[in-house]
Amino acid sequence: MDRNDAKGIFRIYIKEKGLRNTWQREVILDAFLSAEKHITAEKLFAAIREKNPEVGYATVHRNLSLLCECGLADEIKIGRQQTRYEPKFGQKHHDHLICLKCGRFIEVNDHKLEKLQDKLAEANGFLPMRHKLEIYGLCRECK
Amino acid sequence: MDRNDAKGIFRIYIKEKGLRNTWQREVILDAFLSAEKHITAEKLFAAIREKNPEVGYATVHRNLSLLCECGLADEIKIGRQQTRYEPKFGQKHHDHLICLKCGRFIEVNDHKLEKLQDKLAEANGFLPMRHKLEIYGLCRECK
DNA sequence: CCTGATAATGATATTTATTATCAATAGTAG
DNA sequence: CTACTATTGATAATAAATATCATTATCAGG
Repeated sequence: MDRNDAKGIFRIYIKEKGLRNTWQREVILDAFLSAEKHITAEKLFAAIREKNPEVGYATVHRNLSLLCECGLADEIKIGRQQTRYEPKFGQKHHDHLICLKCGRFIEVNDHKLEKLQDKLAEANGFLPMRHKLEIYGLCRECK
Repeated sequence: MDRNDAKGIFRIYIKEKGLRNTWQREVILDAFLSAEKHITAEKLFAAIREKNPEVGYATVHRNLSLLCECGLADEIKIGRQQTRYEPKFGQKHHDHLICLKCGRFIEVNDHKLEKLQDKLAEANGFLPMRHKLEIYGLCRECK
């Protein structure tokens, strides 16, 4: 899935929900697609403001929520930091290794692990829908 | 590890850090050891207030932090709900199945899963120290 | 192209959990 | 017992996310 697919998904989602397309939405979507991974609402807002000073903070928040709803973004909350938003287009689900020293995120994926998680859930009469695995420790540089 | 061991650990931790023992600390520790699992600071505060109306809210918070520091409790944050505190004495590490409908927590553990997680971390040059796995879905009653 | 219904915006107020402040109190070592 | 200072409790402050609301802009239907 590339950038244009993502835009299409967003526009279709907007339309199907009876919402309206605005230039602010386009600007926010564009900025999000170009932004660093795991960006906060505040940083995204700051980046948008550089080129588009008329876009409001609340609007950025509102549209990040929309992006999550339509499946293009995911919320990540670590400790008491502010929420980070992770792009979900063009990549598979993954888990996170989080360095306790430098705060770096490393994205990892393991098929066996995913399977095992599903089995564990099912063994407990549970229907798994999504999951979050965060492994905390020290990264190569910090250990 | 039983209730008295937990108390001992707390008292020793307090002493070694050059802190002081107060009756409020004892009351909070006692209440925490008797409380339901995954309790919030607010609920614990309410429970304590029934018998000890002179204990302050801030004090409960402060001592919950201490309990986490000395390893007797763990913070759990789900979504934008308030922080829950989980007792860590007298039980092994476990992961959580969280029902998206009724909010129920189910505690599970799987040795193979733990091993696999460590291997995944190490394969990425990462030194794993602790982890958090939360599987979201529908529990037996809600699905 | 108009136009009316109403979704969206932006500035700001509100909410909510947690943390900081600070004067008064109370452990604790010597 | 005493001095030092950690702790407490009441409350203020903080910070992120959400709600409010008057104004503006979108867009389907004519």
